[in-house]
Amino acid sequence: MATVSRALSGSALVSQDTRQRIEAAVKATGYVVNQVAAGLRLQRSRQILVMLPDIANPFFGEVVLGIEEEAQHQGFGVLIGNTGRSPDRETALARQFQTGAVDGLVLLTGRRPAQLADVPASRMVAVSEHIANDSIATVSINNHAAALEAAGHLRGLGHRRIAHIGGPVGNILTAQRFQGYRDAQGADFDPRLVRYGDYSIASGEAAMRGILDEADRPTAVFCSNDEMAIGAIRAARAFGLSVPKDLAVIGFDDIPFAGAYDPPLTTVRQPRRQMGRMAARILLAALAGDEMPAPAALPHFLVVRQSS
Amino acid sequence: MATVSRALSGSALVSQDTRQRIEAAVKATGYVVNQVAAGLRLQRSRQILVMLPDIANPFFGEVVLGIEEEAQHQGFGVLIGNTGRSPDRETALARQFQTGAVDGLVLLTGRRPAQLADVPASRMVAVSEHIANDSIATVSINNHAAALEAAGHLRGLGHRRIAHIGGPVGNILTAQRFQGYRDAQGADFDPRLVRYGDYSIASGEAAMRGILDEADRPTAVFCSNDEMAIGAIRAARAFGLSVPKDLAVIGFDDIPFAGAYDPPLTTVRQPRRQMGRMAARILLAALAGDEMPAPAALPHFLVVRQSS
DNA sequence: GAAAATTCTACAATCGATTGCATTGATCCG
DNA sequence: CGGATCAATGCAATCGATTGTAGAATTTTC
Repeated sequence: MATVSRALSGSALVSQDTRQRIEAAVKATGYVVNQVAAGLRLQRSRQILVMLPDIANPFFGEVVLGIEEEAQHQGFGVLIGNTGRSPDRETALARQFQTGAVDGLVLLTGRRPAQLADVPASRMVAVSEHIANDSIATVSINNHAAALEAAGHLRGLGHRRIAHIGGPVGNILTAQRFQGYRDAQGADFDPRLVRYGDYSIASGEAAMRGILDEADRPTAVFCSNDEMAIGAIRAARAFGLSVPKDLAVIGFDDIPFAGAYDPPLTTVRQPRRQMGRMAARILLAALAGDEMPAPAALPHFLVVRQSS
Repeated sequence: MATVSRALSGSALVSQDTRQRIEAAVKATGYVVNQVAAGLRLQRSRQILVMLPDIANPFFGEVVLGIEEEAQHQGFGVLIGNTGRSPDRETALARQFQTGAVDGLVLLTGRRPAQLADVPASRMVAVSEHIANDSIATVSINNHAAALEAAGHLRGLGHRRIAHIGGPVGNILTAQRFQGYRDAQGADFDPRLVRYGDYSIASGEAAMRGILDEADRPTAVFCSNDEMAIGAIRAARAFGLSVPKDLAVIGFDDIPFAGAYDPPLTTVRQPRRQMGRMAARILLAALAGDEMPAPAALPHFLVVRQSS
């Protein structure tokens, strides 16, 4: 048993001859190492948990794709934990960690579950949303710069009254993107043109309706994600405005449907898949004990289509 | 140790007094059962693997949501295996099964991986696509009836020349939906109006272009999913046709964007989340040894919007 | 040719929970 | 009061792989 174990794990303490006999026997019998037993002995499971609000959202889906790709490559399994933004669910999922079922954690929720307060930050990595007051490594783009660029694109087209529909209030992403927009607007900034949604189409639609009710209508709107941008377009249409003639719209994320919408949506592309891969790479390196430098911001791209 | 184990698993062989003392101690120390150790002893991991082609696709995402919901409820973890339709990936994932990391398997890929040929069918369940020549339970809608209804809806609007864009050739879903369409068309069926795609927007667009090049153009098209329907609308527009005036379009699935598209897409809704929940319920029941009847087809709904 | 050094192989403890069976202690009955 | 009955608890084996270390086999050294 001992020699077989060593042979399979590539130890140097096995002779060539023995190693070959073992490999032949493994092939003949179809033996595979029982990961549960190995996990018990080694105190690790070779699985990571991805905690996210909503796996049906294509943004998260593609991040998971990247995570899974890299994890599978390194022989790790990926567990999905869907929180639906409910703390109870988070608690239930945190248990997976405490029971040893999981070695590491990828957080797409923007916060560390309370139950995991004493788990070292090196066993987690955050994606997209930085986690406040914590030393957890974050993989993301530079949201401030991206928002600055998005609003700047609209200004470059001559727009000055530019509205903004942000994500949930209090969220760090919301703040970063708002600040980029705010900085681009400078003296043209008008707080009456700012609304907040929850990243859904419906909330974007509602927010845009509110903005259009203002006395001095904007000529453009920068939305913090593509769904809300689509909602904004719908609201503008219902109001009798044409996009982009009467209202230019820019979104954020470049989800698969952004380019297929009518009109095709101008947006800021986040390298979602790459973000996932990078997150997995950092986490797995940290778990293996190889220290890895904190990640630099990943590049974003302004994708100009016909909604602006 | 033995008594604690029994107390925690709810055995009757523990007195009230002892049980309370144990519970107090558990609370005081924060002890949680190590699932890896329990898994080794019991030869099960309390985890299921969901094998799917593409987690970034919102259709699969929502099915996973349902699976995860039910699994979490029953204390099971959900592993994601993204195959990207590559057999190599399938093989790599099948290993998870053989190493004992996983108790059961949900297949959204439409086929059983070759490596898992000798695993009993009771440890798997298929969703959406029935698996040919296999006794694996399948959770799905009645695709033939749904397609019949979709094409019937177009016929009810007066259309007779109705095109069809199906999924990948050779796939069972493709065949079932084609047959429903075929049966609705009866004598009006024209094989020149049938094309196949790969469920992507681009493939729907290409297929529609091909159809529009035919001499005698159709007045309506039934697409085997919403993405291809959107592609078809794009192709029709590029061709100078207006939807639904010149061409009525109906999709399939009712993905979240279907209702937000312009025009809002008429489609057949699959109860994706419910399908996921049902699949998980059946699988977990089978794993627990409780026999459960083979599932009846889940209900679908024709959602009439403005593309038809 | 014997001792030392080197190379492999095998023993046995270990990870942490579960469970069949033996044991303890209490209760009951005649 | 002794033996039978029963509930509750504890002992110890078990799941399967890993690894420190002892020991066997082989080679090297003097």
